[in-house]
Amino acid sequence: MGSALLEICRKLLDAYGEQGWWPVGGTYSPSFKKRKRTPEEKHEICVGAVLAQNTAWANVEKALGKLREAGALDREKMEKLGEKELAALIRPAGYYNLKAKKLKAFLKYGGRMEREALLGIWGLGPETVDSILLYAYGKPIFVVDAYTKRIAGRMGLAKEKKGGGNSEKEYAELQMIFREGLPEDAELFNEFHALLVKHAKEHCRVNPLCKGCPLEKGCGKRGIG
DNA sequence: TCCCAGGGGCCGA
DNA sequence: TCGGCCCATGGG
Repeated sequence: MGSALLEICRKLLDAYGEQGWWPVGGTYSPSFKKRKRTPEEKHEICVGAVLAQNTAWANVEKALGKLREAGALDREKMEKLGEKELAALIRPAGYYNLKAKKLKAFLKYGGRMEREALLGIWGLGPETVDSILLYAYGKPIFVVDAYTKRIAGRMGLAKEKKGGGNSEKEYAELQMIFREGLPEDAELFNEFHALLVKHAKEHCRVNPLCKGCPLEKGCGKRGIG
């Protein structure tokens, strides 16, 4: 087989087109994944990855907008802000007190952008770290999120677990499935993950909309029309 | 009104 | 190790 995963990726690409992740400055651009990010872009992606924790992206955009207005999307300016001020700016993203603390912890970190080290920062879990490594630094690491888990479960790629089950083990298992089933290619990982997010929003929702689903064939889930 | 969103830390069993 | 709770705003 030409990799079942590649086949899924191709179907999603045919259905939805290139996603142009990661959105920077509020815009999506297909060329983004092909070039190096500027330091400013990297910082914005790191901040966005933290703000996006269990939060709708539209709310993250609002918070990023407020940071931008305040000139606080600049790393040094953000470092000078007090935690309370930072929290006030990111309020639309929800969990703002927690996230302000997490951003402060990240800003304090002066080490290298390596997975194990980043995981040691308080407030950064596997998904946030992997998003940073893939989308900001272009490293070939597959990002596993709630959508990936849902789709993989329904497609029979992995066991579907209920609950918010956020165990490191489950994350690693799922990540391994993608790593072993795909060529190690950051551009591919970028696009595939973004397509999974798109697909989860369009069709593979909590209450699935299976009518017109590009992955209907081969999916074990039977949802509503 | 209720559900859900591009998680992660913490705590008790 | 796991299950469950907490954090919070905003759109559908």
